[in-house]
Amino acid sequence: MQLSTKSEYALLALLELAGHYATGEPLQIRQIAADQAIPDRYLEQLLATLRRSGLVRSQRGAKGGYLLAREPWNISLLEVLSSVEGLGTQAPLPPTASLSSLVVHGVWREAQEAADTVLKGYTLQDLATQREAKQQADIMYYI
Amino acid sequence: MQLSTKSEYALLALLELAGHYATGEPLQIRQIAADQAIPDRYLEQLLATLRRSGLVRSQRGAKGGYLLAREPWNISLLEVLSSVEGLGTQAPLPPTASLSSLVVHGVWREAQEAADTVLKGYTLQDLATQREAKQQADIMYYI
DNA sequence: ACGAAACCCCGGCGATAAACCGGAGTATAC
DNA sequence: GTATACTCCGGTTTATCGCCGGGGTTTCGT
Repeated sequence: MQLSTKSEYALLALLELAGHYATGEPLQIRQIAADQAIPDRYLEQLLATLRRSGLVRSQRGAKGGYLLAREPWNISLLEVLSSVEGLGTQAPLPPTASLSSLVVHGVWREAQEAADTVLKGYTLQDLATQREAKQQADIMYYI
Repeated sequence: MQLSTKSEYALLALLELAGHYATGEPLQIRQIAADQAIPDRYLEQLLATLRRSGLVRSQRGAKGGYLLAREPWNISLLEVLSSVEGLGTQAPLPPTASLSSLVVHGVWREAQEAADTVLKGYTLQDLATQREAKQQADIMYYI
């Protein structure tokens, strides 16, 4: 149960877009990739997934790039991870499942929902704010 | 973020052992595998892992098999999953990580801990009790 | 109109892990 | 002392992750 680099990349990219949201200008894949040290051809795939999920919009052609589809405070981390990890396929677990299986899955579901609740409580805006706060702290203690 | 069959098998096997705990007699791999519909050669590996983690004891030779190493109410689900998924390797994330990365990992950690808290709160005994309750309910509504 | 800039789609590749199977040992009960 | 059952080691298959390259298409700027 580890944060996949896939998810991390997606979050970092969206965080970058969130920081740029006020300008209304699109950000290019290359730029995001360079800033966050993400392989650009891989990031392209991730952004395509996020676009299909309706989290970002793309603008084609010269001067194009990517934009958040909604305000940063209206995009929860749960949405991002669900999109990129493909949680659309919630296996409905067959009715042939044993009693034990049902109990085990029930508990797992509960744990999952606890994690989801935390992730649902954070938005991209929150992350951007946290990052800024951390940076201030770093400057304070700078030697 | 799905329950791996690996983890499910481990939990099912231990649940079976928990149900048999009162007798003090060991259960054989074959029997557990048959009861819970688990490939026996695969279950063998999982039980070996659980033994190395100190969750079960094995008794070799004829009339041998596996036993819980502790009482069912003293084994939390978190312990089981940690053992089988190998969470000993918590990547300490390099100090070269960007500010954004740190923030992202922090939130992820928080979500993870929420899930862990739930799993820590359940013991094998609890699952066995739940299963029994479900069975009673099934009998009630039996047509 | 044209060309450069950017996204878009598709397929493949290497590495890793999951899930599983087989064989040859080795300890223990009877 | 032999059958029983665990134990160790390794191999196979399948799938996913992380990543890259080749071509195509849309759009802006001039």
